[in-house]
Amino acid sequence: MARRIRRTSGPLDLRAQAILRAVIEEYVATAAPIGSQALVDRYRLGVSSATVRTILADLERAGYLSHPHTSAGRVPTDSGYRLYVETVSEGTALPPVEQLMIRHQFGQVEFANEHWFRLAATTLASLTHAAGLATPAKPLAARVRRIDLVLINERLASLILVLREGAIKQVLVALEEPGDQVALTVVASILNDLVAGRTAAESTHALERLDPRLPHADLCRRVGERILRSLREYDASSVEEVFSDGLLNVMDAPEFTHGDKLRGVFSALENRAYLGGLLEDVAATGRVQVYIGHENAPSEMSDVSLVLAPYGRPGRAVGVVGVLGPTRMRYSHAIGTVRFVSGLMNELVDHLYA
Amino acid sequence: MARRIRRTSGPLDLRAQAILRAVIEEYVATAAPIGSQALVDRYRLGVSSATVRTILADLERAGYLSHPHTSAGRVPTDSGYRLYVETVSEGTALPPVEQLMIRHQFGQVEFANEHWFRLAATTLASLTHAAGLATPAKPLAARVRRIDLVLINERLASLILVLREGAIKQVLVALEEPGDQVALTVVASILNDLVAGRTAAESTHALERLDPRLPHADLCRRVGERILRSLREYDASSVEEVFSDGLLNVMDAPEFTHGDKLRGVFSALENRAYLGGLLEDVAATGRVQVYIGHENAPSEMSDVSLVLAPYGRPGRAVGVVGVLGPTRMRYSHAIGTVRFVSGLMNELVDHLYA
DNA sequence: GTTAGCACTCTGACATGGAGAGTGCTAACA
DNA sequence: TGTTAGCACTCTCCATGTCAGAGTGCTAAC
Repeated sequence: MARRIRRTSGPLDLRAQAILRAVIEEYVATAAPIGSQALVDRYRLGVSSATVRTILADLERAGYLSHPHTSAGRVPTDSGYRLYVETVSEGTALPPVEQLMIRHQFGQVEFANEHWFRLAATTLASLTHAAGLATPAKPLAARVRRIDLVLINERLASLILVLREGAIKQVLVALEEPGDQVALTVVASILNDLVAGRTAAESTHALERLDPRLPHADLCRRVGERILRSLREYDASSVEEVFSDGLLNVMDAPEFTHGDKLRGVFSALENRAYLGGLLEDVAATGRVQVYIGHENAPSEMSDVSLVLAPYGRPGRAVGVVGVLGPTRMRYSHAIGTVRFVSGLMNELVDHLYA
Repeated sequence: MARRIRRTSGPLDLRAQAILRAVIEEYVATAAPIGSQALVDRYRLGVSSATVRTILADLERAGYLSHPHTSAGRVPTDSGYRLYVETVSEGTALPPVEQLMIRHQFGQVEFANEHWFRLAATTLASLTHAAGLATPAKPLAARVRRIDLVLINERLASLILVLREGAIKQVLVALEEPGDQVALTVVASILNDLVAGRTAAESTHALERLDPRLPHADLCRRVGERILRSLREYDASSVEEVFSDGLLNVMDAPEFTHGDKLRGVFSALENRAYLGGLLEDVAATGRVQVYIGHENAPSEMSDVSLVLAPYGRPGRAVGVVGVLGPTRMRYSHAIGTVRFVSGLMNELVDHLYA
C-alpha cells in the first residue's frame, strides 16, 4: 500500500498548522475559497502545490477545512477557526497610538456610566468593523445607596432608587390618596434608614417589622414592597440591557448581503435568553471567550462569532464587552481589541468603587 | 383626430380614481406589477381590459403610475400613493376587539413612561407589520421638579434631576475634595430652592446671585452650573431618544431582501438630524402625517414611508409615535393604527399632568 | 366612448457550451 | 518515504440562444 491511513484528528505537525493558518488568513482577507496554487504563490511554503494538496486533504479529513464543491478551494470550518483561535488566544495588541486615542475619547465623554457603555460599543465596532456590544456592570445582589420619592402630581409619585454603583432605577407609584411632598419626604427618610446599604434579602426582614405607629406607616409599607420588588427583578435579570453599535458593519460582509441570514443574526441578537446565558458564562470565566459559528446554540447564529470579555469586580459587579461578526473574522485583532477595551472598562469601574 | 390630447394632471374622474385605488391595493397586497387583465378579473370594473389600458396610460402620463418595462404591469409612483393617502386620510379604525386588547396591554405594563414608549413601538410594529417608532414626550423647556445629590464614593457624586413630567436625568459629578453625604444634602436643599419649578433660563439669574456666604457655596455653584448645562442640552436636543421595534418586519418585505437597500434604511434611521426635524414638523401640525418615499429628503429613504402622529400637550410637551415601512404599505391601516396609539398615549400623558 | 384583435416587446426560465480553477490520483523521482 | 509533475475529471461561472407568457399600444369596428 502506497499510503498509510492517516489520523483523522490529533495534533497536527507544524507544517499543517502553518498551512491552516495561511488558509484562514487568506480566507478572512478575501472571503473566497483558497486553492493549493494560490497558497504556494502567496506564502513562502517551500513545497509544491501538489504537496499542499495532500496536506489540505489531511486537514479536511481532520475536519478543519471544507470544500464547497469538487473544484473549489478550501474554506475553514468552525473547528478550523477554533484551532486557530487557540493558537492566538492572546490576540494582537492594539498599536499604542490607537490605545492613546481611545483613552482620550473616554476622557472626553460625559462622566456617566451610560455614555461609557455606548462609547465602548462604538469603539469596538469601529476598530473591528463588526458589531460592538457592551452591557452595564451588574452587581450580583444590588444594594441601595439611597431612595427618593418625588411627587409628580396629586395621585402619582416617582420612586427613585440609587444603587451603590451609581445606577438609578425609576418607577412610578400611584398614590391611594392625594399626596404631598412633605409626607413623601418623611416616608423616604424612614425607608432610607431601612434599606440603605442593604440587598433585597437583607431589607425584607426589617421592612416586615416596620413599626405600624410610624407616620404614614401604610404608605411606607407599600413603597417598601415596591422597592423590594424592583430590587428582586433587577437581581433576577441576567442582562439588564445590551448596548450595541455598528450592526451595519455586519451587513457589509459579503456573506450577509443576501437578506435572510442577516435576519437570523438580528433576531438572534434579540434573543435575550441566549445572550444572557452567554454573558453569565463569560463573566464567570474572567477572560476573553470566543464563540464560533455553530458553537452558538441558536441555529440562526451559526454564521457569526462572538468575542466577549468580562470587566468589573469579580464577585461584586461584572459586565461584558465584545464584538459580534461573521465567523470569517479577524480573530486575533478582535481578541486584542476586546481585551484592551475590557481593561479600560475595568479602570473606569475602579473609579466608581475607589 | 380620433382622440383629444389629454390633460397631464388635474382632477381625475371617479373611474380613474377607482382604478388607481385598485392598482395600489393590488400592488400593496402582492408586490407584483398589475396588468389590465388582472384588474378586470379581480375587480368589478364593468369595462374591458382595453379600456382599462387607456386609463392606465392616462394615469401613467399624469405621473401616478409607472412602468418597470414595456410589457410589465403598472406600479404606483410616490405621487400615486400620495393621491391615495389623501383619499383615506382618516384611515381605517382598528376593530374594537383589538382596541380593547391593546388598552389591556397598556394597563398591564409597569407604570412608567419608558415602558409605555417601548410598548407603543412594539404594538405599532406588530399591528402594522412594519417598524414601530416612539419618542418620549419632550417639554419645550424642561422644568426641574427636584434635584438630588447622592455620594457614590469619596470623589464622586451622582446628580439626579427629576423633571416635571417625571423623566429623570443622571450625571456624575467629580468632587474636588472628599465629600460627605451631609454636605451634599445641604447643597441639594439650597439648589432645590433655586431651581425647582424653573426652566434653565429662569434659574440662571438666581444662580448667579447665589450668596457666597452660604455653606458650601462653591460646590453649590459648580453643581448649579452642571444642572443648567444638563437642562440646556436637554432643551436643545430635538429628539432625545427614538424607541423602535420590529425593524425585522421591514426586512421581510420582498423589496428589501437584497441587502443594500436595507442598509440604507437602517443607516437613515440613525440619521438623527433628519428624523429630529421630521418629528418637530409632526409635533407642530398636530395630526397624522405621511411621508412617502422620495418625499423623504435622505436618498436612502426613498423606498420607505413614514406614518407619524404627535401626542402629548401642544405647547407644553409633545412626543411622536409612528411606523416606518416600505412605500408599498397598507397606508389606510397604518394611519388608523397610528392614530389610535397616539390617542392612547395622549390619555397616558394626561394621567401625568392630571 | 368602448371594445376586440393583433403585432410587438420585454422578462424570466431553461438549456447549451466553453473557459477557468482546482481537485485527486498516479507514476516517477530524490 | 516524502515530494513532485502530469493528467483526467469535476464543478462553477458566464455568455448565448430559445421560448413561453404577460402585458402593452394601436387600429378599426361597434
